[in-house]
Amino acid sequence: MASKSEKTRKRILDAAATVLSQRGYAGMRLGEVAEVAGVQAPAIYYYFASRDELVEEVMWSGAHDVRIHVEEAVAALPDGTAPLGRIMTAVDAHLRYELEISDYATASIRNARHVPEALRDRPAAEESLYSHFWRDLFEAARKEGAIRDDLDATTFRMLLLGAMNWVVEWWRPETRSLDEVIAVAQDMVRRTVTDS
Amino acid sequence: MASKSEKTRKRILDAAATVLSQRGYAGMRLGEVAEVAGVQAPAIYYYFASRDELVEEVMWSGAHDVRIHVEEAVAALPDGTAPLGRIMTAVDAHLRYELEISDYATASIRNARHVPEALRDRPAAEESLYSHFWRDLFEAARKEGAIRDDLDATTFRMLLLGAMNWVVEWWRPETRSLDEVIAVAQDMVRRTVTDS
DNA sequence: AGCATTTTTTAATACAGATTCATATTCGAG
DNA sequence: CTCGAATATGAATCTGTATTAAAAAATGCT
Repeated sequence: MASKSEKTRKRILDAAATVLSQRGYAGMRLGEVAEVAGVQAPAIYYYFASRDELVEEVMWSGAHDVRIHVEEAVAALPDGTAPLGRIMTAVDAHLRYELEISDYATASIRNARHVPEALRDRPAAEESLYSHFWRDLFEAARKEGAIRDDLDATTFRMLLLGAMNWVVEWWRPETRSLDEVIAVAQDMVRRTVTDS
Repeated sequence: MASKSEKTRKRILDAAATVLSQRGYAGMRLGEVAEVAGVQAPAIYYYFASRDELVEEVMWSGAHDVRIHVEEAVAALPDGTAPLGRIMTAVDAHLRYELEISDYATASIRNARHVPEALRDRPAAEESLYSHFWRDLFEAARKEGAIRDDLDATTFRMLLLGAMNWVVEWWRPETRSLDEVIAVAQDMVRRTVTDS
């Protein structure tokens, strides 16, 4: 299965994710992608119909993979884990995935609004699923009384996702550990969401 | 003073801020900037030496103007305003400026990491001043005991700035009022920062 | 009004980068 | 080991866009 061909395709996709996250949609040059992938630019066209199709696949994977990673992390929790604990795990998984694992996440986060309309549909559908997942997490918590009644949970959820998405813009591992960042984010959630 | 020439220059700069915030650094076309400004593309060169100089000025203004706006809002508070109240005002001013007033802020926030190195110095200096301002706000609060001792205030401050910067990506006035968003953000700060 | 200066435009230049094509190379089944 | 299909390349094309140059138009001063 991991034929040579498939590996090359993957190298190109990875390279595109890296370049896209660094340069942005319009700044991504196929020449640079090819160089990073160790291939000549026209080779890209053997695997992708166009530059835009390549971008779309990166964006989709970015959204898809974070979602799967976070959903699995939460699903792996023991039955009966408190809803607040599930949110904490989701925070942890989201930050780890975005910062340690994948350029795809960064690429899709940074470029969601800059990419032409035509490319947005498939990635947007994934983002929507992810958004629903978080909503469900919060709604479950509210049902169990783990979230105070007077919190605008939707707005808070958006602020939280924003805070997490932005971490990639400032976090440097040499300054503070990822664990610390995660701990502060979780603390922020716990205190904002619960009473007293 | 507001000579015709100065007004045209301002129109071009405003147009560049708008286009830059929507399309990103590499995606900003001088043709589109000119169209939005109501001028022919080469006219831009009468006011700016190059595309990059135009971008740099937008980025610098973005960083500068938010800073001035927020600093003035805080400075306008009555003497003896509690340090936490000063932070609340800063949150309010930052969000209002970014969302109601200016494309410059959005342009500079979104593009800080995509712009070529050569353009980063001046805008980065402004951002650094702004960052210091927030640090001072938090340090003053801590000195007065308004911030619990076991909070990693620096990390929290970065998360907060991120949450606020990201609002522009999801907030739509028809869904919820800006006042609500501000209230939730302030609430989040108050609860995270103080003990119980 | 008439003239010098500032501002703006239209037409030309130059170049970078996506895409195509014809050709070469590599791969895997028999 | 060899042949047809899959994969990759170099050279050529074509388009879009920043930038320059030269000319025209507007402005404001006397």
